[in-house]
Amino acid sequence: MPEIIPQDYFRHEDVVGIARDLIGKILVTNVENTITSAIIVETEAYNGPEDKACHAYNNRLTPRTEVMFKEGGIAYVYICYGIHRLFNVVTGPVGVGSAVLIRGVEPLLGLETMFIRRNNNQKMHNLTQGPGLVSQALGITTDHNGLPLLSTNAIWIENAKMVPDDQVIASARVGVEPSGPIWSKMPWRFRLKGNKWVSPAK
DNA sequence: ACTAGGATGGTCT
DNA sequence: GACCATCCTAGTA
Repeated sequence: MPEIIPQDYFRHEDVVGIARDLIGKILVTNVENTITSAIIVETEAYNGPEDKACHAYNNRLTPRTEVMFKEGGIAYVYICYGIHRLFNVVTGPVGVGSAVLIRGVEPLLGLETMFIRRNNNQKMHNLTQGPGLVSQALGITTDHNGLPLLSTNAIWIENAKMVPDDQVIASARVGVEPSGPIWSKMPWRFRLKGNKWVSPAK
């Protein structure tokens, strides 16, 4: 029996550690009574008020960022470039606006459904590599924003064997150049070495 | 292989 | 009205 990661797990302050730890864990959704699941192979940490690349930088509180300040273990979903939904896991205690962006997953269950949602004719590549595609394939929408990660809420994360450090690459985050040389270079992007489901970005 | 540009809309100044 | 934590297509090679 797979064990669902309890919400407590996401409530400590070390968002970078959580991002690293989530590599290899299983993201599961149950929308319209269909289960889809996938192994998390790429993440990025957004580290609260001090991190200029983080939406909650300087504790900026807006209707959008509100859920980031809630207790860890809930979903933060926002729309990017008007088209894509990006799924994050909120971390930290109440009042700390940090989160982990899920950037790439390796499909596990519900392949048929993912192909349909992605409108992609059985082309395995491009199915779930990239944060926008992850949400498409798993059926994640802004309806999930603010939901606790519980099986009763149709979205949750299951535990899996710890991935050893020599299998994980840490590097700079993607698409955050405007945040300046310091924050854009923090090695807070994690990916599974050699996995073909990580996003194309270098 | 690679690069350039367009799609498309919420959010914030 | 500018700014995006992106992806896809069409062009050239």
